[in-house]
Amino acid sequence: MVRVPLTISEHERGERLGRALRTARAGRSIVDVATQAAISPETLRKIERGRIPTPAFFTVVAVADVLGLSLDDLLAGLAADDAAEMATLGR
Amino acid sequence: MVRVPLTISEHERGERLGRALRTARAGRSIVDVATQAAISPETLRKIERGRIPTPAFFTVVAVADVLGLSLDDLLAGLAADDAAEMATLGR
DNA sequence: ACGGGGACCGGTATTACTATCGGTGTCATG
DNA sequence: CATGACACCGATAGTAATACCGGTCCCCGT
Repeated sequence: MVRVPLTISEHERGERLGRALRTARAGRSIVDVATQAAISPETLRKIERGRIPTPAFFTVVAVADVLGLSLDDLLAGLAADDAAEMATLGR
Repeated sequence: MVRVPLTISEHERGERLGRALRTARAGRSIVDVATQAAISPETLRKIERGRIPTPAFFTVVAVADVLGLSLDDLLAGLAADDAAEMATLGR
């Protein structure tokens, strides 16, 4: 196998990313945000739903920019969620 | 065409990203950094050389993390380079 | 009841990313 | 001169991302 399939934890990481973006989108529609980010609404929807676990770098950058998100903050939030899940499961 | 090929400007953007990462790598070897980032050395080399213009989000995140780079700063630098190139070419 | 906006899904098509392999070149050091 | 570290490249193979299509569902306003 040349390119290894994505692992389960990578899928979960993608889901956390998607949830964070969806939360930040708040009231706006997918079509609205996707159009501003110059990507397809389908792609944004799939990212938010975790069906694209490892989107392209500049795709995430464009969406975060439209939503006014700091990438560093976004990642810090993901790590925090990760730790919280670990703690919950480990208890 | 269902998935549009990458444009020239997207390639150039990838090259700027690669140059920034290579500069930040400074003295360390590709193998060293790639191993720490849990990616293939070939992949890191291709990213730095701009032969992978739109790498996966978490791939860039992992490399930036190993190099101690802030993603926000990294992107700000890319935008600045972009503006500088525009100004140079436009003169 | 009808229509529209918003979200979701599966299928399909095309391109891109990622990893491995074998080979080349350079440079420093023994 | 040999050896090793470092970087680069092309080819190959396999998986993933992206976009477009048609269809479905729910909810709200008229």
